[in-house]
Amino acid sequence: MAGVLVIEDDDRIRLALLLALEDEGYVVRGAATAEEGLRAQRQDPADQVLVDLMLPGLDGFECIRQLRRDDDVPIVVVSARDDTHDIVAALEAGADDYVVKPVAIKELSARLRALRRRARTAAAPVPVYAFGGLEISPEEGEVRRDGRPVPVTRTEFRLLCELAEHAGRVLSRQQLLSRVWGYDTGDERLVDVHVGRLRQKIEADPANPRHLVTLRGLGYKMQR
Amino acid sequence: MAGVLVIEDDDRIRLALLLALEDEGYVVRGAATAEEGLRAQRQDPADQVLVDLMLPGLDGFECIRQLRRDDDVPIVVVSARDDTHDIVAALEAGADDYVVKPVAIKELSARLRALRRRARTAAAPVPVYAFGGLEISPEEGEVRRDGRPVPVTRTEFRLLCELAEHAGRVLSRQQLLSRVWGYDTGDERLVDVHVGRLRQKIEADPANPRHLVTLRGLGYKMQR
DNA sequence: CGGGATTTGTCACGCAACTGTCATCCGACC
DNA sequence: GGTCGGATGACAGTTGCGTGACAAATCCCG
Repeated sequence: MAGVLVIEDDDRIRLALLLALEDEGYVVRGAATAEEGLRAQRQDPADQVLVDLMLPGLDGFECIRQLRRDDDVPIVVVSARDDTHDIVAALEAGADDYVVKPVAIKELSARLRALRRRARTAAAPVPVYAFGGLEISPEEGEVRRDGRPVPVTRTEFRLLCELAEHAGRVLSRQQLLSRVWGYDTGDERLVDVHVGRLRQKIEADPANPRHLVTLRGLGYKMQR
Repeated sequence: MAGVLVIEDDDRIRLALLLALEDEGYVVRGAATAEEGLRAQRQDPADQVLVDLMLPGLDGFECIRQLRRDDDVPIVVVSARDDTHDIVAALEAGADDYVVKPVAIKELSARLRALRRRARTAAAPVPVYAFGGLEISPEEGEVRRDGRPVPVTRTEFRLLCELAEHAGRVLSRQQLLSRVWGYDTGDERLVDVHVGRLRQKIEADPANPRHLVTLRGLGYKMQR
């Protein structure tokens, strides 16, 4: 199948979107819940996915994360909520774009086209960050030390990915709070605690970290 | 160059965007006209471009087309006009995203990040100041002598960065106090002490400094 | 739906490292 | 040789970081 999967619980809106997109020349399919959408995508992947944030059961954010876990499919959020925090959270979760309802179908269509163009040109191998015996694979959602999987929690993983993505650069506690947690403000000790926990898991000698190092007064960084 | 190029004619808005993005950890550069932006991008390409639609001379749409012709760089339109027709036209012209002013910087930053993830933009190289065997890398938070990391404290590091940034120029103790410490007034001896400590760490012969030199009665400067 | 396990965020404390001040010494310049 | 600006060593106060304990939130499983 080639086309668009629309995950939206409101029957009227879903139908309207499906019809309008069909009119624009897309092959379409709908799902009323995140679970249904995920199942559909697994069985017979669409080229692009539209997802609402407020879904019954599994919510939109989690839906995005799970879609992303299996797949690099372009995801556009279509939400009624026009709130920076939601937008940031959705994009962080893995969405590619976020539009606010009601949306002009021409705009939606143009955004889908732009995204498809971008996704096509960028078909690339799965990136795996490696630091000595430490491997971090954002796509797989896995961390390995000397080839052995290390169990890390979601927050730890996001933190690790953020650091790995900017390997060699200092990231301040503020930057980490903002990028990993989405906090504008908050207790910086929180970062310390998670870094500490991460070190217990990924460092040979957690008291003398070789990869996840502290720069006193500046922040943390991943060392190659 | 690595980072974000902002093409926007309104000085106030451009400056605000640049500062905010810098705050988010981006390396930034601005251009006031499409022509200037295109030239900048050709000479020294940024990883991502922000462009306003209403520009004097060459307009935003044409600017996007020309950027696209040379390059696959991710382009985000930041416009005051919230009009489906403009949005569609901009995306058709080759833009990847379109946000309406005023925009929350957090949202913009998240969109840039999402786009970068999608475009798999090459990781930005790390800028480094070099003075003979002495390297100072603000991004990495590291100082190296002959390739070996030298442990410096935060204050020392800031001081060194300030001097390195204005290499070859004298900086008075007052200027340093103000830029490094944020003091309007204070004991100038403080600077001496930190310079001394720094010399112990980065100079081969601290008593006869070659890079961090004193200009009696004037201040200090970094010597190439 | 319920209860146990896991994860997450907060807090307070202790240690180590850093900062700024001061007094003294030194060397350049007139 | 005198004077002035700069260097330096010592020290006490402060700051920043790591950590263990704990409570709240969330997940997971039947």
